[in-house]
Amino acid sequence: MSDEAQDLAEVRAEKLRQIEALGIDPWGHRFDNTTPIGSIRALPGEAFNEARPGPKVRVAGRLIRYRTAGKLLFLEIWDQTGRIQLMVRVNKITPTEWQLAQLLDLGDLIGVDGEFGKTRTDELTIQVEKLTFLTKSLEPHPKDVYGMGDIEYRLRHRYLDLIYTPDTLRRAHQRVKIIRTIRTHLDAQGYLEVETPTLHAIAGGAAARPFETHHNALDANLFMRIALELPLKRLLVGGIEKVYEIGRVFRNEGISPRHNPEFTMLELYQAYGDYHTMMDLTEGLIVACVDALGGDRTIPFGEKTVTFTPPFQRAKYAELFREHVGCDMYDESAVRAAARVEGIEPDGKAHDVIVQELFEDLVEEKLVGPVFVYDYPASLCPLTKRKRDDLRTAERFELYVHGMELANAYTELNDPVTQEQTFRQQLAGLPADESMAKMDEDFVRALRHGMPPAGGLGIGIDRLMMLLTNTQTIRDVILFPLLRPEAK
RNA sequence: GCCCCGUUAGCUCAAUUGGCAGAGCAGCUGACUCUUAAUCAGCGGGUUUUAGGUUCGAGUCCUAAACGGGGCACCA
Repeated sequence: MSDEAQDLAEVRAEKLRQIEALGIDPWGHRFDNTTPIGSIRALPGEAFNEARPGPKVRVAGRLIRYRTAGKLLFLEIWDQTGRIQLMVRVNKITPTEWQLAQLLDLGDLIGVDGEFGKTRTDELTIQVEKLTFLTKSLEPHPKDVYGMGDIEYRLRHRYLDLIYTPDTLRRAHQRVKIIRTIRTHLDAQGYLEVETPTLHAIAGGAAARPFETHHNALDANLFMRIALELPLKRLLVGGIEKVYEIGRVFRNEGISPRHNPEFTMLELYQAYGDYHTMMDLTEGLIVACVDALGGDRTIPFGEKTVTFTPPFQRAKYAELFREHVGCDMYDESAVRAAARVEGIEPDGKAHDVIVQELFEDLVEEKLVGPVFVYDYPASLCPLTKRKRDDLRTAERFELYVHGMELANAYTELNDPVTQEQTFRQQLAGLPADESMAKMDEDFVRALRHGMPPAGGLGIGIDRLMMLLTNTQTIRDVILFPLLRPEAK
């Protein structure tokens, strides 16, 4: 902290001592029966009139503006439902309260009782009859609602960002709304919500580097989970036929506007379904979320718009590949040639890996969507059932919107012999820790006891949030995104 | 991990070609009983992120570090 900040803080500390000297506790106490500011503003406000007093109200909030006019003070306080002006007149309160009012700083929390009405200039106002001090703010707040320009400052002081940047609070509410909608939607269809461990002995279910940790008493190395998949599928074996979890997963990877090391996933599994079941479910789920936000089904995203009108477009991976890459994805020599044209070195890579790299480079960005891309190269999908008439192809789809993967789903592989083989199979060109094929003996054993044929779906909640709330960075849909620890 | 950009008062930002570090808001003192991004008079406030270097002279140029942003890589 600089000397200057200490000066401003010192002024506040001195005021705190003066408040104490008035016999007032600067840290406040229980203050019951307040009305949210938003509700007060909804009352009919009449001009102040001694003969016909307005309703008595009680509010608590944070002081965000302070204007003096001699023996008259105008304050504004804020709570999460809005802001309102207070008028403090010297002859309406006690001398001690008046002295207290002189000692207020922006950022302090106060409570008031008073009469609700309108000033001569038609501003909804509470004329203060009793002023209660609730909490001192010892640090200066940003100058006011027009500040908060520095991203790092906002992220490291999210509590201030919530107060002074309306969008931050709005997104927090929208996030809850979306997650609640998902729960309501799934619960209504008979899905059981469960919680599975975040500490795993084997970090499986996705291709990602895990965070490592250690349990002292067991002297065991453990991993933070990178996916929810494998525990949930064990529950399918256990007879929970419709199951889901909304939970945090952790991936030890780079940070970007679309990646935070911990993020929230929805995964769900339905016994006796398949990936087409999941497509219909995904559509309903996403439209329900769009509708829950209360707007139109055509929503803005940056410079673009997205229209979530079912049914969403459905396109085969192989056909999109042919259209945008210009060759048959099963034609090995043509694919290798196309790769070289794109600057992708095909040597030493498995055919399906090259195909996928071409798809990512040439096709994804063209997918405005929402579009279900389905039937993926099988070797990229070690947990997915192959098509019964085409073993090169896996019954999997991803939902794309503006090049972003919003959902990933497949018909679950329930054949333990094939599962064990794909776990053992090392995809050429991929180092071991980048493969999603991590041998999990216990999971194979579970499958050996019989997992029903099933469809499964995963949705990254944060990216869904970004898209539905027109937010360009994942940092602003997560209240506390990971930052490097502050330098001393 | 690599490349590019940024960091100046509590907050938001200026500072010409390398030539006295500034403004608004916030703060302090005072005036004002209907203000509202109040107004008026006055006053303080800086290790220009950090450490070196070049120079008569560095906010400005060079090197390195810290933190942040964007991109790449990683991430099906």
